[in-house]
Amino acid sequence: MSQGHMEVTALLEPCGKEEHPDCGIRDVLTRVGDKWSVLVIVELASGTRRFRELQRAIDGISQRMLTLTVRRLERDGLVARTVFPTVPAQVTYELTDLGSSLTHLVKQLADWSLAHREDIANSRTDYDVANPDHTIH
Amino acid sequence: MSQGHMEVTALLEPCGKEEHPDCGIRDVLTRVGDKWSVLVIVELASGTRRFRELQRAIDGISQRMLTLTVRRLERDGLVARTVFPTVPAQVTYELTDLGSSLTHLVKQLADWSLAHREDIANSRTDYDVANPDHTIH
DNA sequence: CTGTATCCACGTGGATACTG
DNA sequence: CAGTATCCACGTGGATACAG
Repeated sequence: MSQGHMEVTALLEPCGKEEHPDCGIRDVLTRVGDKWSVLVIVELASGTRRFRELQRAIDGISQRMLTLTVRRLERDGLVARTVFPTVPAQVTYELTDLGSSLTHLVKQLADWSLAHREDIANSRTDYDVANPDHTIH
Repeated sequence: MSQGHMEVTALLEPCGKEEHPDCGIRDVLTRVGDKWSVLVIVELASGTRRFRELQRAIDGISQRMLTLTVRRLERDGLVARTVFPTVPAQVTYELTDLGSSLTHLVKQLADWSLAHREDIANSRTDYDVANPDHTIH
């Protein structure tokens, strides 16, 4: 049993059952799935960035949400935060090795999203036409 | 421009700027990142399942959330829903080709989560020790 | 069995103002 | 520049009851 599908098939079992209410997958996926994390990760994949650089690069993100997002990524060990005690303060962010290894997968997901967003959009339109009064988002 | 990183680097640009408030990546990622979708997808990766089978396989999911989750996956074209008008009603769910193509990436993400959950847990512990009174989840 | 309908608690995320 | 502190609106998700 080297790589392949063994891990995943073996993965649902401990996930679903009562002794393992949370197997760790959801932690990662909710982090990746939150509103801004992926955009931060992809931006940092291009190199080290300062706080304001990140905010300028990621349109629409508020100061508060950028702070929260990078803090969570830092806590998970995906991003390294470096403070230079200058005046005014200067802080840089960069991906850790762990973060970089995730970046590769995130990029694949992003590429998939890009490749299939038309399919998804069409499917949604069809569904909405067939089910005029649904309440799903 | 065959594959590689071109798509991704070209992907942040239309995402961040005002003319493209949403480039479609977030749609997919929030779907993958929501609480139950991945567990449903991975379960369906093993084959067709009925509603109750899914609920039994995924411990802790409520009837309502299972309904919402499979409906959203159906609307996105990732899951096909088939109704047999028997009494009582019988409904089966299976991955579409689109869903299967995503499954592969989801499994990689799940494997990554499994492989690195110790690292992440340790990183969080370290962070929490270093920052005793933070409010981040 | 396969849902729908209601109600509700909670967390996420946005806007704004203020600070070192 | 790089945050922190409030306040608040909204959506998600859980519990429960009911229905086809």
